[in-house]
Amino acid sequence: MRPEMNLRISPRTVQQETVGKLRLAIFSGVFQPGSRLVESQLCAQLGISRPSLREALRSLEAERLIEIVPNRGPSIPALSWEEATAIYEVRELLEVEAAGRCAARILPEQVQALEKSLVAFEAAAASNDSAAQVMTAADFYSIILANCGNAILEEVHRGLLARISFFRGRSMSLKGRAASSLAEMKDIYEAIAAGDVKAARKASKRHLLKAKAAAKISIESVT
Amino acid sequence: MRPEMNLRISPRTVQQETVGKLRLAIFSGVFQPGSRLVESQLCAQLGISRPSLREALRSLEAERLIEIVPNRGPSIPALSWEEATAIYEVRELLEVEAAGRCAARILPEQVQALEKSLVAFEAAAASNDSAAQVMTAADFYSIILANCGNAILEEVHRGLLARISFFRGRSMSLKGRAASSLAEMKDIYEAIAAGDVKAARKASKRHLLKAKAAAKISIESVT
DNA sequence: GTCAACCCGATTGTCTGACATTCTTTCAAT
DNA sequence: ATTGAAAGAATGTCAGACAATCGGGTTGAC
Repeated sequence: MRPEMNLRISPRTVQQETVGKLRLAIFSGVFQPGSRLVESQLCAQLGISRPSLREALRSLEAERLIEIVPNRGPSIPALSWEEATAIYEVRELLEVEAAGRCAARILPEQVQALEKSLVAFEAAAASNDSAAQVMTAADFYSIILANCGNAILEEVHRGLLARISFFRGRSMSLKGRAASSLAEMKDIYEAIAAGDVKAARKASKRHLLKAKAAAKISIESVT
Repeated sequence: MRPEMNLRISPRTVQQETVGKLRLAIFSGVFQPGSRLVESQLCAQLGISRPSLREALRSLEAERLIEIVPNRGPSIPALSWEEATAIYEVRELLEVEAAGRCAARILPEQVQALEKSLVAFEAAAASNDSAAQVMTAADFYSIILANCGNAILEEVHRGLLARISFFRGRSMSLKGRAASSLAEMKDIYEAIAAGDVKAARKASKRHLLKAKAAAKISIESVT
């Protein structure tokens, strides 16, 4: 009777594992926008069967991370500037609201968590690791959303997160954007820590406007 | 030169068909909250294979209409009043914004479409067909969201629609709620048709507050 | 040479069947 | 009654198969 230290709290299924891997791959730009994902290839690469892969693809489809057209299969959707604008507008709705709610109900230990993530972003911003910048920035907002007191708001935002991160990655590569972003996020943090709802909303809105402008520049420079 | 009447209706796949059927079944309360969905049974009832069913279930899981716990399978989540509140709050954010935007940019033919859907809801409200009421009410808001000029706003709302419809079904069964709802929706319609942004936002907000109150009553009466 | 029809390979949609793993429930032993 | 173990049910995953469909290239007609 060997004491198998098998404390798997949540048994990661192949499906979950696959969704995670593909999400990360899409997020880090392994697949070009518009490119098609061939099932048999993915199966081979991931070492899984088609049914399992297809289940994972359905999950990703629902997240809008891929598109599945009947008889043509899954592909990476191309993001237009128009769509980016729409996303930033919805982000504004959601994040401004979340920041305000968060400021109204924040607890000390959550403030600490926020500060910690801000420090992490600061470190990332100092480096040139844009992936780390994107991740830490996402963390910062995730904490806010997680503490806004509305699980649906958080859920909806998470549904947008992949695409948000995509744009964030682009705009962070602009010179000076990370530093500027850091300052804006500090404003948000301070307003929340102070419990100032109005200031939190305002800071959040200002941050988004600037992020949007940065994203526009970075996108247009590519096209 | 004969205009090929081949209006490429997108080929309904078994998966899509199944998602639609199950979604409808969940709305109309065929499954009790908390009850488990046994794959083999569903396969037999729907006349499809397990892989197809499982794909459909993954889609529904992403819509949060069902929950899938590893090794325990899919089940209908029990809806809490807390969650319902959260959904109504997010609905308010989204729909108020959409109604305002819609009022600012509506075109005559879209006004006509809105009116048509309002008439349809009126007919449904007069009858006692609560499924029809839910469907037509969803149509009404779908038109608004589709014409708000922000595809992401529409997408996010659609992601919530399943659960919205669920609550709508509950509250519509309250005596007088359908009629009251009709009056509120008429207000929204008129404000949009008049291009009055402020009035549209206000009417939309009022409608949601009342719907929320009705939902609360209908949920509490069950618990 | 251009354009259209046609055919073929590639890919997807779907099914059947199978098997190991993991619950659940029943039943027996203490 | 509590516990534990065995039986049964349901899920997670795979392999393989086949028809329907799509995309691209070749052929044929003008």
